[in-house]
Amino acid sequence: MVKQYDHRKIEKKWQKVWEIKKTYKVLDPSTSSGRVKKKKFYSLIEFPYPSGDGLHVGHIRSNTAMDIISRKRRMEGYNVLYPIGWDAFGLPTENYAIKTGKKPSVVTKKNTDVFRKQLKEIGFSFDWSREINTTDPKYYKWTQWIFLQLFKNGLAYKAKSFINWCPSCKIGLANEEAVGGVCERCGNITEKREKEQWMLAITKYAERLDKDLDLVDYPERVKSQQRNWIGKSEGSEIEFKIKCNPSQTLPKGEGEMPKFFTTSPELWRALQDKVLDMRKNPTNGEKAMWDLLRRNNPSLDLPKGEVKNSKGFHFRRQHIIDRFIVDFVCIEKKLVIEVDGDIHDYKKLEDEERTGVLNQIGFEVIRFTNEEVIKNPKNVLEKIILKLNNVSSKALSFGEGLGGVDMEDLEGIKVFTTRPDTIFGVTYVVLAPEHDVITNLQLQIMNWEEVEDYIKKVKKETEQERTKEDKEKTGIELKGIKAINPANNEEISVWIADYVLPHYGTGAVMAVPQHDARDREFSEKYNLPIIDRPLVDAQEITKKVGGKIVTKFKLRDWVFSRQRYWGEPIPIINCEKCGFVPVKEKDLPIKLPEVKNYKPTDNGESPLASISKWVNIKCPKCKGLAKRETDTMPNWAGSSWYYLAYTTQGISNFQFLISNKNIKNKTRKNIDYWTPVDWYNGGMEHTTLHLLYSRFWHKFLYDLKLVPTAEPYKKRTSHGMILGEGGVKMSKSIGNVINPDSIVKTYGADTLRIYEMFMGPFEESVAWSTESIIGSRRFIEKVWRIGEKIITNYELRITNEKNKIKNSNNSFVRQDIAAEKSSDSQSFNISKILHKTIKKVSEDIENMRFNTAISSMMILATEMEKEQSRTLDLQKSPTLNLEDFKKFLQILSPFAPHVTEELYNQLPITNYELKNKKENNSSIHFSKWPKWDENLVKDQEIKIAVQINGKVRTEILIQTDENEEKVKKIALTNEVVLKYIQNEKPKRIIYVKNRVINILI
RNA sequence: GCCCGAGUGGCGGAACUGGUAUACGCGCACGACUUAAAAUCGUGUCUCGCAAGGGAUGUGGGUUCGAUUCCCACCUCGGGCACCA
Repeated sequence: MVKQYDHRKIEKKWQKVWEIKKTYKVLDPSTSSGRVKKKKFYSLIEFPYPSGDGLHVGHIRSNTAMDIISRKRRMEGYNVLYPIGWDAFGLPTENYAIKTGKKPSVVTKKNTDVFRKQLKEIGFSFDWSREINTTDPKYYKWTQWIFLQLFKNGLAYKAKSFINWCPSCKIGLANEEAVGGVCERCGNITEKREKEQWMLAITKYAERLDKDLDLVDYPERVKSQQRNWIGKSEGSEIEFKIKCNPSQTLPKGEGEMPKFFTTSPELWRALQDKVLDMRKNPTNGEKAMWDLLRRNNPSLDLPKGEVKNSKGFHFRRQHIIDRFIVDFVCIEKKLVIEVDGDIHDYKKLEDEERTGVLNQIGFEVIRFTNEEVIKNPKNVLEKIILKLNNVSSKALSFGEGLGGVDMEDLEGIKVFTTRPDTIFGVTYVVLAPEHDVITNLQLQIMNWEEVEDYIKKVKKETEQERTKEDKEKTGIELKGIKAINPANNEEISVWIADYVLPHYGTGAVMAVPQHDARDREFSEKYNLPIIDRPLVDAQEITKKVGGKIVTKFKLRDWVFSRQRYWGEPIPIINCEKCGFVPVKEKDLPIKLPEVKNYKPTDNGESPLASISKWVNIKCPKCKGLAKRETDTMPNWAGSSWYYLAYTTQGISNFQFLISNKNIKNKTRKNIDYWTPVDWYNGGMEHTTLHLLYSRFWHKFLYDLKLVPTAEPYKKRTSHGMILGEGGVKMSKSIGNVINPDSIVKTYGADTLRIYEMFMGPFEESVAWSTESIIGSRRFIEKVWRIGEKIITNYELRITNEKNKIKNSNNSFVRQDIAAEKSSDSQSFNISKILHKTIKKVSEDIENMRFNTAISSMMILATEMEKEQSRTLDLQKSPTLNLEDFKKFLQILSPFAPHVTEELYNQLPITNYELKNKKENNSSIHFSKWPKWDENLVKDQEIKIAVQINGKVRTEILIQTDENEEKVKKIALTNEVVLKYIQNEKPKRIIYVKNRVINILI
């Protein structure tokens, strides 16, 4: 009787052997043993985050796929690196630490131990000697080192940026924790909080990240997603000059020119900052006066009859006149109001001089003290109104006598457009509310209060609210400001609106409602003109209006700070004197200090900030008091270079990046040998972030001449997700998570591997079905039965023969096998199927069509067993020969490494070959990948379909590549065909070689 | 809204470059072996029809001798981007 297939015994046995023999350890190209002339192959999977939930069946799917490819490559003679490690910094561990107080490092150790054990039980051919862990200080030393290089090259900087803030948990959240603007932990709505954050200038690499996609073999959808994310667009930057429109600033009928250009452009620019500052910080008196002037518009507040001018007066505060900044001014009436504090008492002379100058150029000045304004506002107001009504002097005309500002000297509004050809259809210009120009034009904007309120309102909104779907566009016109269309010198209005984003392009848009849906929507809402003008040539017009062709990107710089504990500390020291000082390289790694509480502080700082012993440090430059940076890196950091760490791990703990001096050292040899990764499989969810980030870091390292290629990954493929039964997502809350351990226990790792590869197309999502696993198990059992029968049959025959001939020496065995190998027409059919299968499996693996590869091997196994059962008589020579079966095992071995290894080692033919070839590795996984024989793949005779009028009616047997006339003859003499065509003559006959013949009647 | 991908039996899915639709597996039914069960093996399994034959690849058109495959319109599902000028 044949032995039962015992997956537990077999899998345990071989896993142990592989581990002891270090079967999958790669050859180090920098050592003598590595200097074999083997081509390298570097296959990579995304290293897992060791969560407390253990290995997911989804991990197994992608790991198995790359394991199959790696094993095939080894059999094809490559030196294969298939490494594994842990992307172990991450939020779940940290949140667990916050909850339980357990050390993240301890939790991580526990989790990785579980993962490691689970992975080993599935029989992946990882080189475990190269295992890495991003939380290992030996590892993150180099993550920090790369950060320092980025800093030193101006690619890391600190800037104000918005973080997601949960007001209920009082902590900052990562974007992925605040999806949809909702806190992942408590469900509350998050706010945006402005905070200084470390940023990486990935945008400086935007062009190359886009362009170099041409160099790599990624699926089209991955490339287009990356391109979409980078968002390159070419267009024109065109300046619209600003002009102030007098007609809107003056009361109707007076028709006077504007009076607010009361200084020279040079002085205006020089004093502008001071003006803004003063407005922000008014004295009490100034504030009271401003309230008085604004809320109590003199013309409206007093009883009727006492005010002659019913139109009211427009006051400005902190206005520049000549070289002075006056507190308040009504330009129409040339009345200056000054509010003095005590400080001015000893400055009387100065003030008198100032009043003198103002008087000279036609302004009247009245003064009040702070006290007066605050205590007796009514009195003050009455005085002002009296003055206003009595002042008779006419205001100055445009710039008269003052070296007035020609607005052409002012900076215009630069817009970015991809459609300069529509420029004649521009009816207004829109700025983002955050645009700089607005504050610079504050003095010229007539409705500043309204504008300011609007800007505040917009800034309050979160990004989510602002860009929410179906949000109605809002905006406000900047009154008193006009823009000039450089194409036709038309005067158009200037608006600010929330639909214009500050961080894209120039933050300003020329609106063409005729051609752009958004502009149209906005125009309709605010009754702005929509005009249809002919298009013009884009290149030409850009030149004509003095614009330039520019390239813009959607990509934004990478926010690299987290106010968290469980990440790499950012190796920067903040010194009051010297600014940001990098930690000295010899002081790396900056280890994560022990901390009592892992929770971020109430004001949103990382828990590291509370360890004053750790934070306070001497400045490496000036030796003065300084503080460490307490932000940590995001978990994308460690994964941005891990594929490089694998190439040198176990060789010199990644000393590779240290400097060019070591260019010839061992580690450089390894990097140069292994880089780039030949084949990287991962999930679509990492297409835009991880993949882009690591490409960015790699390019940076390439620029430092530390890696040999511009791109890290030659080829990228992606796997589909495994869904729960019924096609829903697997999740703990639904309770449909499959534990791989129990599957391995019940069915075996080989079965699980085959099942996961067979369940559906690799790149598509598939639903798990525990019920269906049995099919894969049956297939393996079938292979086992065939193998056992072959082996026992062979042993029995030898025993029989021995007894007969009493000849027990080896020469017999050799003859016997030779006879079987050269074999025998009987198994010709099997050989044909075998070689077709070898071809199909070889090709399918390359295309990741594992499901069809397995289905073809299932067919082969069924045929082999059938053939075998035909000749059960042990006296006869078996028709299924050992050589064919061995080849079958070989092509199956990447899929089911344990059972094939076991059978292979039991095959008598294997032992024989090993003795002759003196190979020292008896593993099937280092045997030679079988080649298919084209002659056997090609059929001599084939069946083709015969169609009458396009419908299949019968089939005929023809010789392969038979000439057309002969095929027609065969078809036309076929019984069924004759029945259909009767005596008619076919109108037309179409023959497709070796496929089909279609007879039209 | 825009860009990708997909829609085939009870279920997961095959089908090369336009050439016999439903391979392979699960499930189900019947049969063989067995005292019996399990396992295994065999047969059947899109649909209507006794049959001859007809109809089916999301829906409706089109191109073609011939369409799951190509084109047009629409519906549904999945993924990505999203006021990006």
